[in-house]
Amino acid sequence: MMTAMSAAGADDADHAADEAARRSVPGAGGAWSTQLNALGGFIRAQRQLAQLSLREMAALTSVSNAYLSQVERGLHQPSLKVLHSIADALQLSTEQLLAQAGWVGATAAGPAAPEPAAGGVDTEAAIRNDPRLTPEQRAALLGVYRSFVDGDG
Amino acid sequence: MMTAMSAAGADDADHAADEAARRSVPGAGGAWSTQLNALGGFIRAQRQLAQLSLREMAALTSVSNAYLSQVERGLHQPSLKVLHSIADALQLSTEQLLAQAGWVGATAAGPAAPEPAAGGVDTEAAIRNDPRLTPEQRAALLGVYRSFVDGDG
DNA sequence: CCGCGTTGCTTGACATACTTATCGCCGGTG
DNA sequence: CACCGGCGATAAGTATGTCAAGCAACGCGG
Repeated sequence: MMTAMSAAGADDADHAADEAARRSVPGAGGAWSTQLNALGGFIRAQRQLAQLSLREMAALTSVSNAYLSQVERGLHQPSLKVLHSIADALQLSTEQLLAQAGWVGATAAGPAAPEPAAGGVDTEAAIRNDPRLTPEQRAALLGVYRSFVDGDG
Repeated sequence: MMTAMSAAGADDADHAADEAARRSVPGAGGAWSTQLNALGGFIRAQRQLAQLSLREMAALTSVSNAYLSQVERGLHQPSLKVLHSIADALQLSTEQLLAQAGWVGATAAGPAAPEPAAGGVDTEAAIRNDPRLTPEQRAALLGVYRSFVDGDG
């Protein structure tokens, strides 16, 4: 039930828009989760744009209509699961939702010192010889790998 | 409970690798233990890369070391708040973490086609062929490795 | 007027994210 | 040796996300 099939009722969206306008969020004055309100508003707008009711979207996302309602009004911060389901149901990319929420757009880093070399046979050896890994990265990756094989035997 | 061998060394890393994962999600099941392991492994690798202890990172992220430990071992799914804090502390972009967790990149609307990373196939092949790794571990390790060579250039 | 079906929203119970306190282990110092 | 301080991992407790059920308002047909 993740795949969007749309074509729900094709009633009239004017109603939905109207209702939303009337109920609009109290917003003004509350300086606390602006981001949540933005996210919720965005989701609500997109949902109405897709002409979905809360219950329809609930069915599509496997999330209860009740919780969707709360999320749309900025009363709760949805988890990644839910966020992803919503994005899927609305045929948006998760990144769009996250950007709306203001949660993406941070730093980036990455020093590199690649060097030409040739491969190996064992995984450990391959990691050690990998030219694209910095010494630190090698150590880290090796640590993860060894943690795996250590538990395995 | 499980094979408790502890791990204390400052520059030694081991542990993880657990297949006992029971997730009772009502409505729809999930196969995300793999993604959680990948995310956790990635975070741990990055933390070790930055030469941070769990407690140091806890101070940096305002998240308890205990919870960080569990996240790194794939026992819990961190919320956006926490994820963002971690990304910030490790000087990564939140997108990288999300991509690592597999939560972005496969939407119904977009063309889901991540590059197959043409080029140094040596290490990747070695990981894929390693008989000592379980499929889940393979996926996690591959994720970490690719995050290194891909996001860092 | 009535019921019937729809909409969005609120409440109370449960599962999960997260914290504070503690454990076992190791390295250094007296 | 005992003691201290750091490390990662665990146990029990608190906060928060999430669900199932029920409510008030609107529109439609009798």
